[in-house]
Amino acid sequence: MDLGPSAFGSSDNREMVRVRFAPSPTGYLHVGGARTALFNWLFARRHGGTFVLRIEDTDAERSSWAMVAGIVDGLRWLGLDWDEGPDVGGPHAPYFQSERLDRYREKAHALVRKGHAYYCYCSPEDLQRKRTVAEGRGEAWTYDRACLKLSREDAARLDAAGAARAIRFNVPAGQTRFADLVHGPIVFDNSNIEDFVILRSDAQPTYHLSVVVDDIEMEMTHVVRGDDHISNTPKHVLLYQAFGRTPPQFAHVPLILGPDKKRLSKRHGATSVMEYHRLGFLPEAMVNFLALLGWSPGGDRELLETDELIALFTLEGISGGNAVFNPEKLDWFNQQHIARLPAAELLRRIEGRLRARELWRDSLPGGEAAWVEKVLELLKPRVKKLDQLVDEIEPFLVDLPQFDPAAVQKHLSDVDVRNTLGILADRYGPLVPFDAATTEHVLRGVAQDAGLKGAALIHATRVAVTGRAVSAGLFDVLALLGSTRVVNRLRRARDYTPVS
RNA sequence: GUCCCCAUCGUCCAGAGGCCCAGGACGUGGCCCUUUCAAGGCCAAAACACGGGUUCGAAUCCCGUUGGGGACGCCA
Repeated sequence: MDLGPSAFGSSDNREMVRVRFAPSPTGYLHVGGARTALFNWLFARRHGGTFVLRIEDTDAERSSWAMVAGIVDGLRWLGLDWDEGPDVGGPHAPYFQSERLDRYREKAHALVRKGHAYYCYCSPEDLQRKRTVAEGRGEAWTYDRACLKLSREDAARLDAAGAARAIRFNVPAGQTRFADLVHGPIVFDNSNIEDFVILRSDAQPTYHLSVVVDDIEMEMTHVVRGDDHISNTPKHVLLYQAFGRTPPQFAHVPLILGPDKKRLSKRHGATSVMEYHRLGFLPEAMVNFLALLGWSPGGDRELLETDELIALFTLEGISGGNAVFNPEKLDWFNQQHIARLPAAELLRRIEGRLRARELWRDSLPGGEAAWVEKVLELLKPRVKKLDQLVDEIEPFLVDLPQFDPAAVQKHLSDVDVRNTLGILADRYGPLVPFDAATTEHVLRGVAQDAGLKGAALIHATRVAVTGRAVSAGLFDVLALLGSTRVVNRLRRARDYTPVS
């Protein structure tokens, strides 16, 4: 593939790329997280780099193994494989923060020793009280540094009394700046950053400490994460500086919003990636859709396979504004990807659904899989979701399809029509070849002889043969069904007495 | 309230000073095809938030206003 000049552009340096997706397992993989993971993965793959999965489960209360499994399932379904992380391991194992606690404590104390952090004896209750008071005045509360001013003696006394102490980072005066790959340079005045806690009084690290320690140890070159972390980033940059390290490159990707422009949540419908699996979406459609939600290769191309996305991906192509999740467009991508999938592959994708509806036979009617594939070929441009494909294929896989009452009422209630179906069956019996053109020719002839409009007999035949008022082109359906089944079904319809 | 981010059709994007009285896609409307429903084809309506600059020239650069979003936890 010709990658064009961008393949040699600024972001294509020879230096190795290491990125990570670091979810906290407090919920399943939602579309926002999935897109963040996707951007990281695409970036790693584009540059032949390493994609790390790290589980940020320092909040034991809210984390669970079931959630880890859910996230892993979601990533696997999307095809986002990781080079280091749970299951696969790697040189920086373990990849669960709950198993790395000692490192964070050690680093926190090291910062205290170097004067970049200090012990804080303030109780959460006191702080909360002060915060509430400030809020009552409509002011923002930032930590008043009470414990920074503590005398050595007072601190010793508190320690002797066994007072609980947290560790706070000592934010220096000045400004903190970083270059964001999607937003450009961002500057924060340090006066707006409070002395944040890095190690809780129960010796648990906070997010700020653990991400930075891990990103350093795991040698991350780029941190691609949600926009909501922009305001945390100066704290992280300060920590890198305190640790004497150069921060990685940051890229903050905009959020995904619901139709009401609020951050996407359960209120807006399905947000779990696996829910989309259940609903009949193809992972490649989901990937295509998510990739283009807030990112563009620049130009008019939209329908892209995953390998094309990899070839085209750049962090600079991510747009700065939030994006509204558009379910109709997801449907369209899915329909397009379904239509492009080879029938044999499509059959594999719906096997589970067919089994669930007891439509799967190891020996399929008509003999072999090749026949089912022909049916799928006919049906696939008609559906948006895999479930619909299963619906459409049902009449082909059962002995006799069930009649849809409304369809019968509409097209089979006339006794003359039903009798004509019998005549048609007689004509179809010995018909050779039984293909679309000849079946159509015969049917129109029979309709004319019976004084019926072609359409009327076509509709009746459709209901007789599929049980429904809607299907793919009737004569294609007839040809695929074959004369034996068609004749049987026509005769059943001829003899059918509608309940009135 | 403070800080930060963002601002092109209803939605997602293209556009990196003249190629733009703004292009593509989804959705919407119409037409064609047609045995139904889709798919497909063609056509249409639909946007540079506002105000100031800078410039020969601004959707593109700067400032402000307004609007939207995010963050202000011993959550992540």
